[in-house]
Amino acid sequence: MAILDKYTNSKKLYVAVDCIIFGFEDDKLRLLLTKRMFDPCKGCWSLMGGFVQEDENLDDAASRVLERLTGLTDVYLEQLYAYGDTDRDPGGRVISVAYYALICTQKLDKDAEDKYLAKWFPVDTYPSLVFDHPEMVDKAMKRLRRKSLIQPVGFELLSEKFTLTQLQKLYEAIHQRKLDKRNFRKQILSMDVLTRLEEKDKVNSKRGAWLYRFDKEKYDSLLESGEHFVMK
Amino acid sequence: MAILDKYTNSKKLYVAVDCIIFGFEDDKLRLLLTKRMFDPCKGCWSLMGGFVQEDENLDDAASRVLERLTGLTDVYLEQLYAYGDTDRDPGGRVISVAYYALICTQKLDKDAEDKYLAKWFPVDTYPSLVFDHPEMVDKAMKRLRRKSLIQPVGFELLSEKFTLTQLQKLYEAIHQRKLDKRNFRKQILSMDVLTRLEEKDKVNSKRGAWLYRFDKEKYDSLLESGEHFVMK
DNA sequence: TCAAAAGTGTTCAGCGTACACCCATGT
DNA sequence: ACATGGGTGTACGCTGAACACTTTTGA
Repeated sequence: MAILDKYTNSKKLYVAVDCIIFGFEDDKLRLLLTKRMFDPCKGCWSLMGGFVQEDENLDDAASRVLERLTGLTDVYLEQLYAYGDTDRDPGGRVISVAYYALICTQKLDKDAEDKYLAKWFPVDTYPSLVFDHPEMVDKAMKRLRRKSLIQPVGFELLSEKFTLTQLQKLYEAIHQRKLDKRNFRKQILSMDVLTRLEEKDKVNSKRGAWLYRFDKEKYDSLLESGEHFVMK
Repeated sequence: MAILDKYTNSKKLYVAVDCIIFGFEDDKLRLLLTKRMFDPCKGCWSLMGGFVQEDENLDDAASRVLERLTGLTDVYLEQLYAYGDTDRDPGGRVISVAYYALICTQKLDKDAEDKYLAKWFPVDTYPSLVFDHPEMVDKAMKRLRRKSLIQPVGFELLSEKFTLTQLQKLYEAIHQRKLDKRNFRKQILSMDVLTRLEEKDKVNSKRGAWLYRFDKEKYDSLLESGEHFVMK
C-alpha cells in the first residue's frame, strides 16, 4: 500500500495509559494505587495502567483500565499529559498517556479493588511509586487544584447529596489550606449552582445539616448568562 | 526475555508529534503551516509533524520537527495534548502528541520554510487542515490565552527588544480584544519584570518609543518574593 | 447542661476599571 | 503647522478577606 510508505518507514512503539485515581474520604484526598503484578518492578506500588489496543481510542483505553480496577463507568476522567522519555520504563520503550479520575469512593467495587491488590493512600503520604509515576501524581494534583477553582469538578468526589461542610472540607483537602466558613458558603451559594434538598444529614451533627446537590441545569444557566464558576 | 512477556503481548502503535507554531507579525498572531508532501492528503495544509523514533524522547522529537522546519533551536515549546482516536488519521493508527511553539518570526530560517512549502497564516483566517489538526490549533489558542495571563510567555513571540506598544498589541492579538494603554502599562511595569534600555525605537513613530527587554532575573525575584506574574 | 457542629452579616481596604490630555518629532 | 504615535494620573465602585456569636439537639 503506497499510501503507507512514509509511515512504514518508522518504528511503532508501545503506548500505555496510566490512571491517577482520586477519592475523598475522612476529610482527606486520597489516591488509589495498585501493586504491579508483573515485571519489571513486580510487587511495587504503581498507578493502574494498561496498554492501548490497536482498535481502541486513547480515552477508551483509560476508561477500560479504570473500570477494570474500580468497576465504575461514567466517571470524571481527563487526560493529563503524555510521558515519553526513552528510559522512563526499564521494561521497554513505552509512551504513557496519563489520565486522572475523580471518583466517589462510596460507589466503589470492593472486589475489583481486592483483585488488583489496590489500596487507598492519602495524597500527602503515599508510598514510592515506579517509573515516573510520582511526577504524574504531582502534575495531577496541580491540575486538580487549578481546575477545581474554575470548574465544578469537586462534586465528582462527593456522593450526589452532600452538606456544605463536606464540600468545604473537600476544597480544603484539595488546596491544603483552611477556608473561612462564612466566605465559602457565601461564594458557592452566590453562584446558584446548588439545589438544597428537603433533607438533613444527621450523621455528622446532632442538629443536622441541610443536604445539597450540584444542579447541572443551574450551572448551564450560569454559563449562558456569561458568568463563570469561580472559587477563590 | 521474560521481563517483557506482558509487554510483548500488546501491539505497538505509530507515535507522532505535531507542532502548532505561533508567530507575531503586523500586529497579528500567526500560524506556520505546511503542505503535506506525502499521502494521505498529499498537498493539503497541515501542521508540521513527524514520527517519534525509538531512541528519542517525546520532547526531543518535537524539537527536531520544529528545527527541521524553522532552523530554530532554543524555542519555547510546550506539550499540548495527546490525540489518539483510532480513525484520526486515514493512513493508519497513529497517536499524535501535539506541541505548541512560540517563535520570533524575525529569527526565521527562510530556506527551511521554502523547502517545506510552509506559509504563515493569521490565526483567524487559516485554511482547512487535515485530520484533527483544527482541533489541535483550537486547543493551542486556548492554552496560549490562559498561559499568557499567568506566565511571561508572550515575550517569546517578540524580538529581544520591544516597545510597550508592541507588547500591548501582542496581548491584544492573543486575546482578541482592545486593552487600555494606561492600565496595560501600569500593570506590566508594576510587576517590575522589564528593563528599560537606553535606546528608542524610531521605526514606528517620529518621537520614538523606549525599548524594553524581559528581565529573567527580575522575574525570578518576583517569584521568590511570593508574587506571581499576572495580566488581566 | 454541655458539647459539637450548623448557620448567619458587616466592615474595610485594595484593586480593577474607566477615562483625556500633552509631548516630541518628522514631514 | 500638523499629523502621528508616545507617554502619563486619578477617582470610584466592587469584590475579597477578616472576623464572632447564636442555634439546635443528642447524650
